[in-house]
Order: sequence, then C-alpha cells, then structure tokens
Amino acid sequence: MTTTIKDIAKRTGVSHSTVSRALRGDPLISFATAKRIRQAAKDMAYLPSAAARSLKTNRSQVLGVIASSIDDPFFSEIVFGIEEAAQEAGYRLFIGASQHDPAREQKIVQAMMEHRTDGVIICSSSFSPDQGRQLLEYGFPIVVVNHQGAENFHYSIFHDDLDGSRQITRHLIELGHRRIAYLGNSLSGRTTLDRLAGFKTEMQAADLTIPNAYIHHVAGNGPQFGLDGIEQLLTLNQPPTAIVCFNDMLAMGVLKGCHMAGLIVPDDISVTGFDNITFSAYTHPPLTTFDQPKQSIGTEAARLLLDLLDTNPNGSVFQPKEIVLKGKLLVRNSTAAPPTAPKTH
Amino acid sequence: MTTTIKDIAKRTGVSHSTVSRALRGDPLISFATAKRIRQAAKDMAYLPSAAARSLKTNRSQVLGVIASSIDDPFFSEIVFGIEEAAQEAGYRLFIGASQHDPAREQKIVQAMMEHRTDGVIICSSSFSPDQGRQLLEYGFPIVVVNHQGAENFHYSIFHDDLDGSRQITRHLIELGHRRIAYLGNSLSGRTTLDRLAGFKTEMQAADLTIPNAYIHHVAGNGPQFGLDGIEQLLTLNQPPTAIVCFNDMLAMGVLKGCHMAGLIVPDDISVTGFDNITFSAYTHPPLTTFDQPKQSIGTEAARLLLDLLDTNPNGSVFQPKEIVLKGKLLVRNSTAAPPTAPKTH
DNA sequence: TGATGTCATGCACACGTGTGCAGACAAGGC
DNA sequence: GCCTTGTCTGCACACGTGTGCATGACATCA
Repeated sequence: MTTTIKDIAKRTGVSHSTVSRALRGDPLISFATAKRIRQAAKDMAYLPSAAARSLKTNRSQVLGVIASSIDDPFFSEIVFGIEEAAQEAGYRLFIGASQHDPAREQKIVQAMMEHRTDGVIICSSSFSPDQGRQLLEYGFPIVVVNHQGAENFHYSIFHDDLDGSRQITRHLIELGHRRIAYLGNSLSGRTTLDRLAGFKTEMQAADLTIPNAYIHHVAGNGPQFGLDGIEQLLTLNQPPTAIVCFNDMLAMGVLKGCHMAGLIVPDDISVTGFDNITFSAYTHPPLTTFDQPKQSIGTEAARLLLDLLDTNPNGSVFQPKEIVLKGKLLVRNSTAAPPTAPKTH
Repeated sequence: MTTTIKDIAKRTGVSHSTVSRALRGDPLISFATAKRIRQAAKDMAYLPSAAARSLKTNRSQVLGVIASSIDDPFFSEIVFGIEEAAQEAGYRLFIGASQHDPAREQKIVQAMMEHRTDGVIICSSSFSPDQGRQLLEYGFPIVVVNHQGAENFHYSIFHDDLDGSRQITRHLIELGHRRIAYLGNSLSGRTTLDRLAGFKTEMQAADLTIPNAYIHHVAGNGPQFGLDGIEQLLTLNQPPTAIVCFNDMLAMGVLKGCHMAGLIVPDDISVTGFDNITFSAYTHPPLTTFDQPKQSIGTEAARLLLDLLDTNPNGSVFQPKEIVLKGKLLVRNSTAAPPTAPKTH
C-alpha cells in the first residue's frame, strides 16, 4: 500500500490538489502549509507515481537509448556519458540492446513508444531504416550517434572517423610501411566505410596501391572476428606489414593471431586499433590506436536531445544540427618500422 | 497526437471498454467485432500507453536491475542473461549503474520506486544496506546476485566462488608453486572474501603458509588496479611465483605489470584470473581462469524473480531460496610450473 | 406469449496526479 | 459598510486504460 497525495491530504486536512501544488513547489501555496505538507510527505515516505505523472503531463522524463550491444566497451562508455548528462537533468535512461537482431530491435522500438519516451538516442551501427522511420513518424525527437543512416535524421553527433583513420594510416606510412591492409567490420555500416575511406585517401596520397585482398571485412566486433580476419590476411602470398583494424577489439584478435603465427608485433608486423577502449592499453604490446572521446560523445548527444526537448515542446521544426567531435592519435607499442628484410614466398 | 482506445472506439462505433476488452483478448467480445477492432487498431497504429496501463493495473512490467557498472564486462554478461529471460516473459529492464557512488545509488533506488518496478535484481557488489532496507520496506520482490549483504534478502543466486577459488589455487599448487599471493578488490565485499577464503583453505590443506604481504587488496576492478597491485607485490624481498587475482581484469593489469618488470608469464611467474570474460582469451598469454556461467546466472536470477511475481501477487510469504551455480576451471597459458631456480635477493 | 437464459456491449467509476477556475477569506481604500 | 484587491485553497475535470455491473438483443423453452 503505497501512499498517495490523497493520503497526505487526509492527514494534513487539505485537498489533494493543495498537496500536489505544495510538493511541486507551486508559489500559490502559502509557505506554512507547504512546509507542513512536505513534512507529512516525508513522514509517510511518499513517492510520486511516475506512471500517473507521465500520464497526466504527457512527459515521461525518460530517454530511450538504442545500442547495438551493451557488452561492447565502446558503447558502454558512450552510454555512461549519456547517463551523466541525463541524470543531471533529472532524466532516466531506457536502454535497449538490439544485438544486431531486427526482431529484438522491433521490440525495443515498440517498448519505447509504449513508454512514451521523451526522446531517443540511437547508437546502434546497424539500425534498420524501417525502425527509424517508425520512430520518426511517431514524432520522437531523435539524436543519432555515429550512425550509418544519419541522413534521415536531423540531429546527430559524429566522431570524425575519416580524420582519425587518415591519421592512423599516415602514421604507418611515415614509419615506412607500404603494404598496409584494412580489416573492417561489415556490420558497422557507415562507420567502417568512413574509416575505410580515410585509409584509402591517405594511401592514395602516398601513391600506394591497395590490393583487393588487403581490404577484408568480417561480420562482427569481437576479438574472435579479428582472429579470423588476420588468419585470412596471413595466408596471402604477399602478406601486409601493417594492419589497420576497424576497432580495438578486432585488433586484440589480430594481436593474438600474430602471436599464434609466430610473428612479433611490432617487429614483424604493425597493428593499429581504433576507439581507445580501456583494454587497449593492456594488450601485449599496448595498442597504437585512435582516442575517440567516447564519454563526450555521449554527453553531447544527451545535451543535444535535452535541448530539443526544452525548446521544442510544441513540435515546431528546427534547424538540423550536426556536431562533429575530434579525437587524437595515440601511439603506443604495436606499431614500428616494417622489417628491413620482409619475407617473400 | 497518439491514438487511444477512445479513438478506435469512435472509429469502429463501439465503446472504449469494448475496445479495451477486444485488444486484451477478452472472450466476452464476439470474434467478429474483436477482429474489426484489431484491424482498426492496426490501421491507426495504436500503441497502448504503458503509463496508463500500469497506473490502472498496478503492474509496470518492468524489472529493475542495479549493477555496479555497465562498463564491467562481467556485469554486462549477467545483464545480458537477465534481459534474455525478461524479454521472453514480456518484461522490460530498468538498469541503473551505481558506480560505487552512494548518491547515485540512492537516485537509482528512488527512481525504481517511483516507476513502481515489479521487482528488483541487485548485482552490485557494493550495495549499501540502507538502500537495501529501503527496497525491502517498499515491498519489492528482490533477487540478489553474488551479493555481500545477501543474508538480508530471501532470494539469491550465487556462484560457488569458494569452490572456484579452491580449484584455481589447487591447480597452482599441483604445478609446484609454494609462494602464491592473492590480489583482491576491496570494493567487492563478500565476493572477494569468498575467493580469498577458498585460496586460504587450499593453501592450508597443502601446508603452505601465506605471508601477510601476500594478501593484497586494491580498490577497484579495472586493469589499472591490477597494475598497481603487482607493482606492490614485486617489490617484496621474496616475491611470489604465482598470483591469484580476484578477477580477469585485475589479471590483465598484472600481466602488463609483469611484462614491464621483464618477467615472462608463465615461465617466471604464473597468473590466474577469474570469471572468464571474453577478453581473457586474448591476453598474452591467454589467461588461466575460472569460467563462471555469467549468462546463466542472469537468466536464473530473472526466472526466480519472475516466479516470485507470478506466484506471489498478494504478498504472501515464501520460502527463502538460494540457488548455487558451479563453474569450471579453464587452464590456458598463463600458468606453468614455477621457475626451477627462483631468483633470491 | 411470457419467462428464462445466453451472449455482447455500454455505463460508470477507478487508478494517482496536475490544473483552470471559482470561491473563501482577510486587508485595505473609499 | 461596501467594494476592490490579493492571497490561499478546493472543486471538478482530465490523462488512457481496465473492470464490475447493468442493460439490451436475441434465442430457447415451457
């Protein structure tokens, strides 16, 4: 039996509307009675019903977050940033992990609509256009993080992946590498394409050709996919002397694959990651990677969404907005000059 | 302008109660009208309001999950298991990360009470007794996972950490180690104590003494804490030949510390983890660890909670229940016999 | 034909909170 | 003393859904 404002009203001898106003801090209520009511509420351990409130106000004070998976340390850091900003503004989070499964995604979207989430942040790299359209039609304010389909949405936060990938590639070229491969994740849509584009641009700028076989895609983010990928690349007649990996997790698998093949990183082969997840500093050798400001991306996304909610309560149309954040190259020990006498078969 | 059952009622020419019944599948409504109503609901893209429904039914169809942090791969795998079971039963998750911060914890508990969560699963190793009491007083069905304060709660899922820790320790002893240290995480409450107890038991059984300095605690789970810990242990006059780490993340830091100190794992020193998080297979060398059935723990916890909800709608008292799950030793390459000629200073 | 029963539907109220409006009351000015 | 003004509080309704009870239509049977 939870206590309601009616119980408080009965106890303090006022009407429930007075209680409602007093607890919301309405200046209409005299200070004396407001104080009495607040005290009673405290004594009776009153807690407002979120359901009743959001039913009446049509605001749930909840933000929906759609991520590919929460296992992924990259996403969990972004979510952490979102939570920081949301909590500060008195909002709660409703997190859904799509796991790259359309059925699951559909359920998440539906749940968010049923809960009348005030807005949605999409972090999922593989979010289906259908679900996106559904969210848009429903009228959710939507902010998109690093998303492939971002062109359909008006508000987005991007990390400059192109720039990052170029810096990584340039770093390898400057070390003297000429045979560089790119290992991507085909499920990451636009993100992997951006990084691939940066890679190609820089290779082209250095007049280096990329054999077709040097661009390899696997279908997942975990280290095991990196392991699969490097095994493929090492079977080539002319294996690369450096691997640019889509992200740190793939790179971890690649490191393992190199060790298993008897290669020393970075003496025999250089490996780079991307994102700078915590673990990338603890691999052997520590990964050269690109430090993406993950937490900031999350906070910025949440702030942007909250701004939309504050200034756009009546659904008027706004200027589209795109925020681009920059990261920085982090050179550790997984990269070095290529071996002077490369093995040939 | 979202559509409500009243809109559907107007459109189909029936009363809103008929619509409500039809959509809930009430057999009172004739098949023909039910079909007509369902079609109209589909056409009008009707989605029930979770707020209104839970206000009326006093059930939110939401389970609260309190975790220490979502960054932690160990917890995210448990949460994944919880989500699996919850979704299957038509429940959504409300996840809160306490980050070992009492203020944050307080906010999470309050939010769960305001949202009238149907039940709560506590995965946080450092959950304060105050908050726990508050949840209990509120009348939530609560299931606790691996929790230090589990004695206050009636329903809990445990992994047999004692057994795991004993197996790990025995493994090292059988390899010939005699100077074995334990590196714990002081924030993990009962969990670290259980593992320490297992370690001590097995050492005692083998007539091995443990110098005080061989039991070292750090205040966190991340690899950086492992790094700090091993640096301490290596400064000892008689450093250990093997380190039993509280979990895999600490072990990752320990591995790095060993490399930095010029030690070869496992030739010079053996290192063990605990939990078998994904990354533990990709360290160098791959970690010997104890494989905890993380996902099962999550699913079991959720199932237990759901059972409580189904069978206990009127708040009657139940038999306390404690489910213990067992894991298994996973020997990889971070453990070997101790060096034959140990260095002495 | 009227009584009885079955089936389908509507009426009215409830859940807990928020809010426009009216009304009560006191103080002050004429 | 009456009117105005300002301050405070209560009434009544609303949000969207669920449900007990009454009502109405219709068929069946005596």
